[in-house]
Amino acid sequence: MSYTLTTPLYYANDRAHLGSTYTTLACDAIARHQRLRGERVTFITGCDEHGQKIQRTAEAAGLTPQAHCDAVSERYRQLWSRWQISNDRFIRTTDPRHRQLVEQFFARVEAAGDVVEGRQQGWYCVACEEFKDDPHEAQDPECPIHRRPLEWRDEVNLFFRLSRYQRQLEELIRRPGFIAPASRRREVENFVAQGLRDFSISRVDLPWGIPVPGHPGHTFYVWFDALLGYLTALFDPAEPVRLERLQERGWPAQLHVIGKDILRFHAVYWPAMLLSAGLPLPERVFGHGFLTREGQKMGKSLGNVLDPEVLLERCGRDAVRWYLLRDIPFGDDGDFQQQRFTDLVNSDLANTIGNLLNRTSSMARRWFAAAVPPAGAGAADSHPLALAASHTAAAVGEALENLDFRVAAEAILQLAGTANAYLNDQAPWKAMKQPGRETAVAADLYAVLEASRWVAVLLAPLLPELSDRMLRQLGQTPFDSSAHTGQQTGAWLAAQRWGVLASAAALPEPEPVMQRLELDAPL
RNA sequence: GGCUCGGUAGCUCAGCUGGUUAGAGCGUGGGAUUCAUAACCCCAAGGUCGGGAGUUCAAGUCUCCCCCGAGCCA
Repeated sequence: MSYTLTTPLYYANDRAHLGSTYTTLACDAIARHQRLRGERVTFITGCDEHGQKIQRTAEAAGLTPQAHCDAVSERYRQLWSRWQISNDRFIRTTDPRHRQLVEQFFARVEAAGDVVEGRQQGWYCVACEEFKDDPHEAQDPECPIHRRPLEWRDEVNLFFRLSRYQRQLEELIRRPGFIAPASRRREVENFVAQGLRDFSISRVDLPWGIPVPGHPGHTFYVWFDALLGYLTALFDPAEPVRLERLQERGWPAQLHVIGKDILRFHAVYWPAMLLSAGLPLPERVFGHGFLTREGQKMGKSLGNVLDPEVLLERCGRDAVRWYLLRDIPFGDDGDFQQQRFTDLVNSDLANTIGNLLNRTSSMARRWFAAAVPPAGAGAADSHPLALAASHTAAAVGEALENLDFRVAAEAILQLAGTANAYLNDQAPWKAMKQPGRETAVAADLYAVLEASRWVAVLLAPLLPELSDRMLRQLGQTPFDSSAHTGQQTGAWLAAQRWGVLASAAALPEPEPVMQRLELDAPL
Protein backbone atom coordinates (compact mmCIF):
# COMPACT_ATOMS: atom_id res chain seq x y z
CA MET A 1 0.00 0.00 0.00
CA SER A 2 1.08 3.54 -0.52
CA TYR A 3 0.33 6.55 1.59
CA THR A 4 0.67 10.05 0.21
CA LEU A 5 0.39 13.05 2.47
CA THR A 6 1.16 16.72 2.08
CA THR A 7 1.81 19.86 4.01
CA PRO A 8 0.70 23.02 2.28
CA LEU A 9 3.28 24.37 -0.16
CA TYR A 10 4.40 27.30 1.92
CA TYR A 11 4.30 30.68 0.31
CA ALA A 12 7.84 31.80 -0.40
CA ASN A 13 7.10 35.37 0.47
CA ASP A 14 8.74 35.13 3.85
CA ARG A 15 10.58 32.65 6.01
CA ALA A 16 8.92 29.91 8.00
CA HIS A 17 7.01 30.73 11.14
CA LEU A 18 5.88 28.55 13.99
CA GLY A 19 2.62 27.67 12.30
CA SER A 20 4.23 26.09 9.28
CA THR A 21 6.65 24.32 11.56
CA TYR A 22 3.76 22.92 13.54
CA THR A 23 2.04 21.64 10.42
CA THR A 24 5.23 20.09 9.17
CA LEU A 25 6.07 18.41 12.46
CA ALA A 26 2.62 16.88 12.65
CA CYS A 27 2.91 15.58 9.11
CA ASP A 28 6.29 14.17 9.93
CA ALA A 29 4.82 12.18 12.79
CA ILE A 30 2.10 10.86 10.50
CA ALA A 31 4.58 9.97 7.78
CA ARG A 32 6.83 8.17 10.21
CA HIS A 33 3.95 6.27 11.70
CA GLN A 34 2.83 5.06 8.29
CA ARG A 35 6.34 4.03 7.33
CA LEU A 36 6.73 2.14 10.57
CA ARG A 37 3.49 0.36 9.83
CA GLY A 38 4.98 -0.77 6.56
CA GLU A 39 3.33 1.65 4.15
CA ARG A 40 5.16 3.07 1.18
CA VAL A 41 4.96 6.74 2.07
CA THR A 42 5.31 9.81 -0.07
CA PHE A 43 5.49 12.79 2.21
CA ILE A 44 5.34 16.01 0.25
CA THR A 45 6.20 19.53 1.24
CA GLY A 46 7.58 22.49 -0.64
CA CYS A 47 7.14 26.09 -1.62
CA ASP A 48 4.60 28.03 -3.59
CA GLU A 49 6.60 30.67 -5.40
CA HIS A 50 4.45 32.60 -7.83
CA GLY A 51 2.15 35.58 -7.52
CA GLN A 52 2.21 39.29 -7.32
CA LYS A 53 3.04 39.45 -3.67
CA ILE A 54 6.30 37.63 -4.19
CA GLN A 55 7.11 39.71 -7.20
CA ARG A 56 6.72 42.88 -5.16
CA THR A 57 8.61 41.58 -2.16
CA ALA A 58 11.49 40.65 -4.44
CA GLU A 59 11.44 44.03 -6.11
CA ALA A 60 11.48 45.76 -2.78
CA ALA A 61 14.54 43.73 -1.84
CA GLY A 62 16.21 44.50 -5.13
CA LEU A 63 16.15 40.90 -6.25
CA THR A 64 14.66 39.07 -9.16
CA PRO A 65 11.67 37.01 -8.10
CA GLN A 66 13.58 33.87 -8.92
CA ALA A 67 16.57 34.84 -6.80
CA HIS A 68 14.25 35.73 -3.95
CA CYS A 69 12.46 32.40 -4.18
CA ASP A 70 15.72 30.51 -4.43
CA ALA A 71 16.81 32.05 -1.18
CA VAL A 72 13.54 31.59 0.69
CA SER A 73 12.92 28.05 -0.41
CA GLU A 74 16.48 27.08 0.39
CA ARG A 75 15.94 28.41 3.85
CA TYR A 76 12.80 26.30 4.21
CA ARG A 77 14.65 23.27 2.99
CA GLN A 78 17.40 23.79 5.51
CA LEU A 79 14.98 24.42 8.32
CA TRP A 80 13.14 21.19 7.67
CA SER A 81 16.39 19.37 7.45
CA ARG A 82 17.48 20.72 10.81
CA TRP A 83 14.17 19.64 12.30
CA GLN A 84 14.83 16.23 10.74
CA ILE A 85 11.62 16.29 8.80
CA SER A 86 11.29 13.10 6.81
CA ASN A 87 9.74 14.56 3.69
CA ASP A 88 10.29 12.47 0.58
CA ARG A 89 9.76 15.38 -1.75
CA PHE A 90 10.30 19.09 -1.67
CA ILE A 91 8.54 20.70 -4.59
CA ARG A 92 8.96 24.25 -5.79
CA THR A 93 6.35 25.65 -8.11
CA THR A 94 9.09 27.33 -10.11
CA ASP A 95 10.45 23.91 -10.96
CA PRO A 96 10.33 23.58 -14.76
CA ARG A 97 8.59 20.24 -14.38
CA HIS A 98 5.79 21.95 -12.58
CA ARG A 99 5.12 24.10 -15.60
CA GLN A 100 4.76 20.95 -17.70
CA LEU A 101 2.30 19.56 -15.26
CA VAL A 102 0.25 22.71 -15.08
CA GLU A 103 0.06 22.82 -18.87
CA GLN A 104 -1.08 19.22 -19.09
CA PHE A 105 -3.62 19.76 -16.37
CA PHE A 106 -4.96 22.94 -17.93
CA ALA A 107 -5.32 21.19 -21.27
CA ARG A 108 -7.62 18.68 -19.64
CA VAL A 109 -9.67 21.32 -17.87
CA GLU A 110 -9.99 23.33 -21.03
CA ALA A 111 -10.95 20.24 -23.03
CA ALA A 112 -13.64 19.54 -20.46
CA GLY A 113 -15.16 22.90 -21.33
CA ASP A 114 -14.47 24.32 -17.88
CA VAL A 115 -12.51 27.38 -18.93
CA VAL A 116 -14.36 30.51 -19.95
CA GLU A 117 -13.41 34.13 -20.37
CA GLY A 118 -14.96 36.67 -18.12
CA ARG A 119 -14.49 40.24 -17.14
CA GLN A 120 -13.56 40.86 -13.55
CA GLN A 121 -13.84 44.25 -11.97
CA GLY A 122 -13.33 45.05 -8.38
CA TRP A 123 -11.08 45.81 -5.48
CA TYR A 124 -8.16 43.45 -5.15
CA CYS A 125 -5.93 42.64 -2.20
CA VAL A 126 -2.48 41.64 -3.35
CA ALA A 127 -1.67 40.08 -0.02
CA CYS A 128 -4.73 37.82 -0.18
CA GLU A 129 -4.42 37.50 -3.95
CA GLU A 130 -8.18 37.83 -3.99
CA PHE A 131 -10.92 40.13 -5.18
CA LYS A 132 -12.91 41.65 -2.35
CA ASP A 133 -16.56 42.46 -2.33
CA ASP A 134 -16.25 46.12 -1.51
CA PRO A 135 -18.63 48.25 -3.60
CA HIS A 136 -17.22 49.79 -6.73
CA GLU A 137 -17.75 53.31 -5.51
CA ALA A 138 -15.84 52.70 -2.26
CA GLN A 139 -13.25 55.33 -1.38
CA ASP A 140 -9.80 53.96 -0.60
CA PRO A 141 -11.01 50.62 0.76
CA GLU A 142 -8.67 48.52 2.86
CA CYS A 143 -8.27 44.80 3.19
CA PRO A 144 -9.73 43.90 6.60
CA ILE A 145 -7.14 41.16 7.02
CA HIS A 146 -4.03 42.93 5.88
CA ARG A 147 -4.99 46.51 6.62
CA ARG A 148 -3.61 47.53 3.29
CA PRO A 149 -5.20 49.58 0.54
CA LEU A 150 -7.05 47.56 -2.05
CA GLU A 151 -6.23 48.07 -5.71
CA TRP A 152 -8.82 48.61 -8.37
CA ARG A 153 -8.72 45.98 -11.10
CA ASP A 154 -10.63 45.70 -14.29
CA GLU A 155 -9.46 42.82 -16.38
CA VAL A 156 -10.56 40.02 -18.60
CA ASN A 157 -9.58 36.77 -16.95
CA LEU A 158 -10.07 33.12 -17.51
CA PHE A 159 -12.57 31.54 -15.20
CA PHE A 160 -12.91 28.01 -14.00
CA ARG A 161 -16.49 26.84 -14.11
CA LEU A 162 -16.75 25.85 -10.50
CA SER A 163 -20.51 26.26 -10.61
CA ARG A 164 -20.81 23.09 -12.68
CA TYR A 165 -19.56 21.04 -9.75
CA GLN A 166 -22.08 22.19 -7.18
CA ARG A 167 -23.79 18.81 -6.79
CA GLN A 168 -20.66 16.75 -6.76
CA LEU A 169 -19.01 18.96 -4.18
CA GLU A 170 -22.03 18.90 -1.92
CA GLU A 171 -21.86 15.16 -2.02
CA LEU A 172 -18.14 15.08 -1.41
CA ILE A 173 -18.32 17.37 1.59
CA ARG A 174 -21.02 15.25 3.13
CA ARG A 175 -18.77 12.24 2.88
CA PRO A 176 -17.74 11.37 6.44
CA GLY A 177 -14.07 11.93 7.05
CA PHE A 178 -13.38 14.03 3.98
CA ILE A 179 -13.18 17.20 5.99
CA ALA A 180 -11.52 16.79 9.33
CA PRO A 181 -11.93 17.55 12.09
CA ALA A 182 -15.66 17.16 11.62
CA SER A 183 -16.29 20.42 13.43
CA ARG A 184 -15.03 22.34 10.43
CA ARG A 185 -17.33 20.69 7.98
CA ARG A 186 -20.35 22.87 8.59
CA GLU A 187 -18.46 25.97 7.62
CA VAL A 188 -17.60 24.57 4.21
CA GLU A 189 -21.09 23.19 3.80
CA ASN A 190 -22.53 26.63 4.33
CA PHE A 191 -20.13 28.15 1.88
CA VAL A 192 -21.07 25.64 -0.81
CA ALA A 193 -24.76 25.92 -0.02
CA GLN A 194 -24.67 29.60 -0.91
CA GLY A 195 -24.03 28.58 -4.47
CA LEU A 196 -20.61 28.24 -6.01
CA ARG A 197 -19.38 30.96 -8.28
CA ASP A 198 -16.86 30.47 -11.03
CA PHE A 199 -13.46 31.68 -9.97
CA SER A 200 -10.75 33.27 -12.00
CA ILE A 201 -7.68 31.22 -12.68
CA SER A 202 -5.59 33.72 -14.56
CA ARG A 203 -4.22 37.22 -14.16
CA VAL A 204 -3.13 39.64 -16.81
CA ASP A 205 -0.04 41.82 -16.64
CA LEU A 206 1.53 39.67 -13.99
CA PRO A 207 4.77 38.34 -15.39
CA TRP A 208 5.70 36.31 -12.30
CA GLY A 209 3.61 33.27 -12.97
CA ILE A 210 3.18 30.38 -15.35
CA PRO A 211 1.93 31.54 -18.76
CA VAL A 212 -1.45 30.17 -19.74
CA PRO A 213 -1.01 28.24 -23.00
CA GLY A 214 -3.03 29.70 -25.84
CA HIS A 215 -3.90 32.86 -23.92
CA PRO A 216 -1.13 35.39 -24.43
CA GLY A 217 -0.73 37.86 -21.63
CA HIS A 218 -2.31 35.59 -19.04
CA THR A 219 -0.50 33.85 -16.25
CA PHE A 220 -2.10 31.35 -13.91
CA TYR A 221 -3.61 32.55 -10.70
CA VAL A 222 -1.25 31.56 -7.94
CA TRP A 223 -3.71 29.24 -6.18
CA PHE A 224 -4.49 27.30 -9.33
CA ASP A 225 -0.81 26.73 -9.86
CA ALA A 226 0.06 26.07 -6.23
CA LEU A 227 -2.44 23.30 -5.62
CA LEU A 228 -1.12 21.48 -8.65
CA GLY A 229 2.25 21.35 -6.97
CA TYR A 230 0.98 18.37 -5.01
CA LEU A 231 0.78 16.48 -8.27
CA THR A 232 4.11 17.56 -9.67
CA ALA A 233 5.78 16.51 -6.47
CA LEU A 234 4.78 12.91 -7.04
CA PHE A 235 7.01 12.53 -10.05
CA ASP A 236 10.55 11.54 -9.54
CA PRO A 237 12.81 14.47 -10.38
CA ALA A 238 14.48 12.40 -13.07
CA GLU A 239 11.35 11.30 -14.89
CA PRO A 240 9.16 13.23 -17.27
CA VAL A 241 5.91 14.58 -15.94
CA ARG A 242 3.00 12.61 -17.35
CA LEU A 243 -0.43 13.13 -15.93
CA GLU A 244 -1.54 9.67 -17.06
CA ARG A 245 1.05 8.17 -14.72
CA LEU A 246 -0.17 9.99 -11.68
CA GLN A 247 -2.01 7.12 -10.10
CA GLU A 248 1.04 4.88 -10.27
CA ARG A 249 2.96 7.56 -8.41
CA GLY A 250 0.72 7.66 -5.39
CA TRP A 251 -2.26 9.80 -6.33
CA PRO A 252 -4.79 10.29 -4.80
CA ALA A 253 -3.29 11.57 -1.58
CA GLN A 254 -4.61 10.02 1.59
CA LEU A 255 -4.25 13.28 3.40
CA HIS A 256 -3.73 16.99 2.97
CA VAL A 257 -2.82 18.66 6.24
CA ILE A 258 -3.44 22.40 6.17
CA GLY A 259 -4.15 25.32 8.44
CA LYS A 260 -7.82 26.03 8.86
CA ASP A 261 -7.53 29.27 6.91
CA ILE A 262 -7.06 27.53 3.58
CA LEU A 263 -9.68 24.87 4.04
CA ARG A 264 -11.91 26.29 1.33
CA PHE A 265 -9.24 26.04 -1.30
CA HIS A 266 -8.55 22.44 -0.45
CA ALA A 267 -12.04 21.20 0.20
CA VAL A 268 -13.86 23.03 -2.57
CA TYR A 269 -11.72 24.49 -5.36
CA TRP A 270 -9.16 21.75 -5.43
CA PRO A 271 -11.56 18.79 -5.69
CA ALA A 272 -13.47 20.59 -8.42
CA MET A 273 -10.29 21.11 -10.39
CA LEU A 274 -9.45 17.45 -10.04
CA LEU A 275 -12.93 16.38 -11.10
CA SER A 276 -12.62 18.54 -14.17
CA ALA A 277 -9.29 16.96 -15.07
CA GLY A 278 -10.70 13.49 -14.52
CA LEU A 279 -8.45 12.72 -11.58
CA PRO A 280 -9.30 11.01 -8.32
CA LEU A 281 -9.88 13.07 -5.19
CA PRO A 282 -7.85 13.14 -2.01
CA GLU A 283 -9.34 11.13 0.79
CA ARG A 284 -9.07 13.62 3.55
CA VAL A 285 -8.37 17.27 4.19
CA PHE A 286 -7.39 18.03 7.75
CA GLY A 287 -7.52 21.66 8.86
CA HIS A 288 -5.64 22.20 12.08
CA GLY A 289 -5.87 25.24 14.32
CA PHE A 290 -3.63 28.20 14.89
CA LEU A 291 -1.12 28.84 17.61
CA THR A 292 -1.08 31.86 19.82
CA ARG A 293 1.63 32.69 22.28
CA GLU A 294 0.88 33.35 25.92
CA GLY A 295 -2.68 34.08 24.91
CA GLN A 296 -1.83 36.60 22.22
CA LYS A 297 -1.75 36.41 18.51
CA MET A 298 1.79 36.33 17.23
CA GLY A 299 2.68 39.18 14.96
CA LYS A 300 5.36 41.57 13.96
CA SER A 301 3.51 44.50 15.46
CA LEU A 302 3.45 42.86 18.86
CA GLY A 303 7.01 41.68 18.44
CA ASN A 304 6.15 38.34 19.98
CA VAL A 305 6.85 36.04 17.08
CA LEU A 306 8.34 32.75 18.14
CA ASP A 307 11.01 31.89 15.63
CA PRO A 308 11.26 28.16 14.85
CA GLU A 309 15.00 28.49 14.35
CA VAL A 310 15.43 29.92 17.84
CA LEU A 311 13.14 27.31 19.30
CA LEU A 312 15.12 24.53 17.70
CA GLU A 313 18.42 26.00 18.79
CA ARG A 314 17.48 26.47 22.42
CA CYS A 315 15.10 23.61 23.13
CA GLY A 316 15.81 20.81 20.71
CA ARG A 317 13.59 18.73 18.52
CA ASP A 318 12.21 16.25 21.01
CA ALA A 319 11.02 18.88 23.44
CA VAL A 320 9.19 21.00 20.89
CA ARG A 321 7.66 18.06 19.07
CA TRP A 322 6.44 16.62 22.31
CA TYR A 323 4.89 19.82 23.53
CA LEU A 324 3.12 20.63 20.30
CA LEU A 325 1.87 17.13 19.62
CA ARG A 326 1.07 16.13 23.15
CA ASP A 327 -0.51 19.28 24.52
CA ILE A 328 -2.41 20.84 21.66
CA PRO A 329 -5.38 18.86 20.41
CA PHE A 330 -4.66 18.50 16.71
CA GLY A 331 -7.35 20.46 14.97
CA ASP A 332 -8.02 22.96 17.74
CA ASP A 333 -6.33 26.27 18.27
CA GLY A 334 -3.50 26.16 20.75
CA ASP A 335 -1.51 28.49 22.92
CA PHE A 336 2.24 28.25 23.32
CA GLN A 337 3.08 28.89 26.96
CA GLN A 338 6.68 28.72 27.93
CA GLN A 339 6.11 27.67 31.53
CA ARG A 340 3.80 24.89 30.49
CA PHE A 341 6.19 23.87 27.76
CA THR A 342 9.08 23.37 30.13
CA ASP A 343 6.85 21.82 32.79
CA LEU A 344 5.53 19.21 30.43
CA VAL A 345 8.82 18.39 28.81
CA ASN A 346 10.53 17.96 32.15
CA SER A 347 7.75 16.10 33.81
CA ASP A 348 6.83 13.78 30.95
CA LEU A 349 10.04 13.22 29.12
CA ALA A 350 12.78 13.66 31.68
CA ASN A 351 11.06 12.60 34.90
CA THR A 352 8.48 10.04 33.93
CA ILE A 353 9.93 8.40 30.84
CA GLY A 354 13.64 9.15 30.98
CA ASN A 355 14.03 8.44 34.65
CA LEU A 356 12.08 5.20 34.35
CA LEU A 357 14.63 3.81 31.96
CA ASN A 358 17.50 5.24 33.91
CA ARG A 359 16.57 3.82 37.28
CA THR A 360 15.64 0.42 35.91
CA SER A 361 18.67 0.00 33.78
CA SER A 362 20.87 1.09 36.61
CA MET A 363 19.43 -1.53 38.99
CA ALA A 364 19.62 -4.26 36.40
CA ARG A 365 23.24 -3.50 35.70
CA ARG A 366 24.20 -3.29 39.31
CA TRP A 367 22.70 -6.57 40.42
CA PHE A 368 22.71 -8.66 37.25
CA ALA A 369 26.11 -8.32 35.68
CA ALA A 370 25.39 -5.26 33.55
CA ALA A 371 22.88 -7.22 31.55
CA VAL A 372 19.18 -7.90 31.09
CA PRO A 373 18.17 -10.00 34.12
CA PRO A 374 16.76 -13.52 33.76
CA ALA A 375 13.19 -13.00 32.63
CA GLY A 376 11.42 -15.71 34.60
CA ALA A 377 7.85 -14.71 35.31
CA GLY A 378 8.55 -11.27 33.87
CA ALA A 379 8.28 -12.62 30.33
CA ALA A 380 4.79 -14.00 30.76
CA ASP A 381 2.11 -12.53 28.52
CA SER A 382 -0.13 -12.36 31.54
CA HIS A 383 2.25 -10.11 33.49
CA PRO A 384 0.39 -6.95 34.51
CA LEU A 385 2.88 -4.80 32.63
CA ALA A 386 2.52 -6.99 29.55
CA LEU A 387 -1.21 -6.41 29.62
CA ALA A 388 -0.75 -2.70 30.13
CA ALA A 389 1.71 -2.53 27.25
CA SER A 390 -0.56 -4.28 24.85
CA HIS A 391 -3.48 -2.03 25.78
CA THR A 392 -1.26 0.96 25.27
CA ALA A 393 -0.13 -0.22 21.86
CA ALA A 394 -3.72 -0.66 20.75
CA ALA A 395 -4.66 2.77 22.02
CA VAL A 396 -1.65 4.41 20.39
CA GLY A 397 -2.29 2.72 17.07
CA GLU A 398 -5.88 3.80 17.03
CA ALA A 399 -5.12 7.33 18.13
CA LEU A 400 -2.47 7.81 15.48
CA GLU A 401 -4.80 6.54 12.77
CA ASN A 402 -7.21 9.23 13.93
CA LEU A 403 -4.41 11.82 13.96
CA ASP A 404 -5.01 12.24 17.65
CA PHE A 405 -1.44 12.75 18.81
CA ARG A 406 -2.51 13.91 22.21
CA VAL A 407 -4.33 10.71 23.05
CA ALA A 408 -1.43 8.66 21.72
CA ALA A 409 1.04 10.59 23.83
CA GLU A 410 -1.07 10.31 26.94
CA ALA A 411 -1.40 6.57 26.52
CA ILE A 412 2.36 6.18 26.29
CA LEU A 413 2.81 8.35 29.32
CA GLN A 414 0.37 6.27 31.24
CA LEU A 415 2.32 3.12 30.46
CA ALA A 416 5.48 4.74 31.80
CA GLY A 417 3.53 5.81 34.88
CA THR A 418 2.26 2.30 35.43
CA ALA A 419 5.77 0.93 35.18
CA ASN A 420 7.07 3.52 37.66
CA ALA A 421 4.33 2.67 40.11
CA TYR A 422 5.04 -1.02 39.69
CA LEU A 423 8.66 -0.45 40.61
CA ASN A 424 7.66 1.46 43.69
CA ASP A 425 5.29 -1.31 44.73
CA GLN A 426 7.80 -4.08 44.20
CA ALA A 427 10.67 -2.03 45.63
CA PRO A 428 13.44 -4.22 44.23
CA TRP A 429 16.01 -2.15 46.12
CA LYS A 430 14.53 -3.47 49.34
CA ALA A 431 13.97 -6.98 48.10
CA MET A 432 17.58 -7.30 47.03
CA LYS A 433 18.62 -6.97 50.63
CA GLN A 434 16.61 -10.05 51.53
CA PRO A 435 18.02 -13.47 50.79
CA GLY A 436 16.23 -15.65 48.24
CA ARG A 437 14.40 -12.85 46.50
CA GLU A 438 16.82 -12.48 43.62
CA THR A 439 14.70 -14.39 41.11
CA ALA A 440 11.67 -12.28 41.83
CA VAL A 441 13.68 -9.09 41.54
CA ALA A 442 15.09 -10.25 38.22
CA ALA A 443 11.60 -10.90 36.90
CA ASP A 444 10.36 -7.51 38.05
CA LEU A 445 13.24 -5.65 36.52
CA TYR A 446 12.88 -7.61 33.33
CA ALA A 447 9.23 -6.66 33.08
CA VAL A 448 9.94 -3.01 33.71
CA LEU A 449 12.73 -3.02 31.15
CA GLU A 450 10.29 -4.52 28.68
CA ALA A 451 7.72 -1.87 29.49
CA SER A 452 10.38 0.76 28.92
CA ARG A 453 11.19 -0.82 25.60
CA TRP A 454 7.53 -0.59 24.63
CA VAL A 455 7.49 3.05 25.58
CA ALA A 456 10.45 3.59 23.28
CA VAL A 457 8.85 1.61 20.48
CA LEU A 458 5.55 3.43 20.68
CA LEU A 459 7.30 6.76 20.86
CA ALA A 460 9.04 6.18 17.53
CA PRO A 461 6.57 8.06 15.31
CA LEU A 462 6.22 10.99 17.69
CA LEU A 463 9.77 11.39 18.96
CA PRO A 464 12.06 9.38 16.71
CA GLU A 465 15.21 10.64 18.38
CA LEU A 466 14.21 9.93 21.94
CA SER A 467 12.96 6.54 20.85
CA ASP A 468 16.31 5.93 19.25
CA ARG A 469 18.29 6.83 22.36
CA MET A 470 16.09 4.71 24.59
CA LEU A 471 16.35 1.68 22.37
CA ARG A 472 20.12 1.95 22.17
CA GLN A 473 20.26 2.13 25.90
CA LEU A 474 18.30 -1.08 26.02
CA GLY A 475 20.72 -2.69 23.58
CA GLN A 476 18.09 -2.71 20.84
CA THR A 477 18.29 -1.63 17.23
CA PRO A 478 16.41 1.63 16.72
CA PHE A 479 13.87 2.06 13.96
CA ASP A 480 14.49 3.91 10.78
CA SER A 481 11.39 5.86 9.86
CA SER A 482 13.16 8.46 7.78
CA ALA A 483 12.45 9.16 4.14
CA HIS A 484 13.80 6.85 1.46
CA THR A 485 15.74 4.57 3.78
CA GLY A 486 12.81 3.91 6.10
CA GLN A 487 12.63 0.21 6.66
CA GLN A 488 9.05 -0.65 5.78
CA THR A 489 9.78 -4.12 6.99
CA GLY A 490 7.22 -4.43 9.68
CA ALA A 491 9.98 -4.41 12.28
CA TRP A 492 8.07 -1.89 14.29
CA LEU A 493 4.95 -4.00 14.51
CA ALA A 494 7.07 -7.04 15.27
CA ALA A 495 8.64 -5.15 18.15
CA GLN A 496 5.22 -4.88 19.75
CA ARG A 497 5.50 -8.28 21.32
CA TRP A 498 6.14 -8.94 24.99
CA GLY A 499 9.45 -10.55 25.81
CA VAL A 500 11.68 -9.28 23.05
CA LEU A 501 14.56 -8.37 25.35
CA ALA A 502 17.00 -11.27 25.65
CA SER A 503 18.07 -12.17 29.17
CA ALA A 504 21.81 -11.81 29.69
CA ALA A 505 22.14 -9.38 26.79
CA ALA A 506 24.49 -6.59 27.76
CA LEU A 507 22.99 -3.29 28.90
CA PRO A 508 24.98 -0.18 28.07
CA GLU A 509 25.84 2.15 30.91
CA PRO A 510 22.82 4.40 31.39
CA GLU A 511 22.96 8.10 30.82
CA PRO A 512 19.95 10.37 30.89
CA VAL A 513 18.09 10.06 27.57
CA MET A 514 16.34 13.37 28.06
CA GLN A 515 17.84 16.47 29.63
CA ARG A 516 15.65 18.71 31.67
CA LEU A 517 14.86 21.97 29.98
CA GLU A 518 16.11 24.97 31.92
CA LEU A 519 15.19 28.18 30.16
CA ASP A 520 16.55 31.10 32.10
CA ALA A 521 15.20 33.71 29.69
CA PRO A 522 12.04 34.00 27.65
CA LEU A 523 12.27 32.46 24.19
C1' G B 1 -25.32 41.68 10.00
C1' G B 2 -25.85 35.94 9.05
C1' C B 3 -23.40 31.45 10.21
C1' U B 4 -19.68 27.92 12.50
C1' C B 5 -16.70 26.35 16.57
C1' G B 6 -15.25 27.15 21.59
C1' G B 7 -16.02 29.34 26.89
C1' U B 8 -15.67 23.06 32.88
C1' A B 9 -10.32 23.52 38.89
C1' G B 10 -4.07 28.46 38.52
C1' C B 11 -2.77 25.90 33.25
C1' U B 12 -4.13 22.20 29.17
C1' C B 13 -8.25 19.43 28.54
C1' A B 14 -12.16 14.64 29.41
C1' G B 15 -17.22 14.57 30.51
C1' C B 16 -21.66 9.53 24.91
C1' U B 17 -27.95 9.74 23.57
C1' G B 18 -29.88 14.71 30.67
C1' G B 19 -29.68 10.85 36.40
C1' U B 20 -25.59 8.95 42.66
C1' U B 21 -20.69 13.43 46.42
C1' A B 22 -18.23 17.09 38.22
C1' G B 23 -12.89 13.85 36.36
C1' A B 24 -7.39 13.45 34.45
C1' G B 25 -2.50 15.40 33.81
C1' C B 26 0.59 19.63 34.92
C1' G B 27 1.33 23.32 38.76
C1' U B 28 0.75 24.03 44.35
C1' G B 29 0.87 21.88 49.58
C1' G B 30 1.88 17.53 52.57
C1' G B 31 3.63 12.40 53.31
C1' A B 32 6.65 8.19 52.12
C1' U B 33 11.13 6.48 49.87
C1' U B 34 16.44 6.21 48.23
C1' C B 35 17.03 2.20 42.55
C1' A B 36 17.08 6.90 39.69
C1' U B 37 17.93 13.03 35.97
C1' A B 38 16.26 16.91 43.98
C1' A B 39 13.71 12.12 40.00
C1' C B 40 9.68 8.10 41.25
C1' C B 41 5.27 6.62 44.43
C1' C B 42 1.03 8.07 47.72
C1' C B 43 -2.34 11.81 49.69
C1' A B 44 -4.67 16.67 49.83
C1' A B 45 -6.50 21.53 48.66
C1' G B 46 -8.61 24.09 44.39
C1' G B 47 -14.62 24.43 40.31
C1' U B 48 -22.00 28.57 42.01
C1' C B 49 -19.33 23.80 34.82
C1' G B 50 -19.18 32.30 30.90
C1' G B 51 -24.11 35.03 32.67
C1' G B 52 -29.52 34.94 32.85
C1' A B 53 -34.28 32.73 31.97
C1' G B 54 -36.94 28.27 30.71
C1' U B 55 -38.25 22.76 29.89
C1' U B 56 -37.95 18.50 33.39
C1' C B 57 -38.94 14.57 39.13
C1' A B 58 -33.71 15.67 37.56
C1' A B 59 -29.22 19.99 33.31
C1' G B 60 -22.20 20.99 32.67
C1' U B 61 -25.38 17.87 29.40
C1' C B 62 -31.89 20.17 26.06
C1' U B 63 -34.40 25.36 24.47
C1' C B 64 -34.13 30.80 24.23
C1' C B 65 -31.54 35.48 25.20
C1' C B 66 -26.97 37.92 26.45
C1' C B 67 -21.43 38.35 27.17
C1' C B 68 -16.32 36.82 25.69
C1' G B 69 -12.68 34.36 22.21
C1' A B 70 -11.43 32.19 17.36
C1' G B 71 -13.03 31.66 12.40
C1' C B 72 -16.17 31.53 7.75
C1' C B 73 -19.49 34.33 4.67
C1' A B 74 -21.53 39.05 3.53
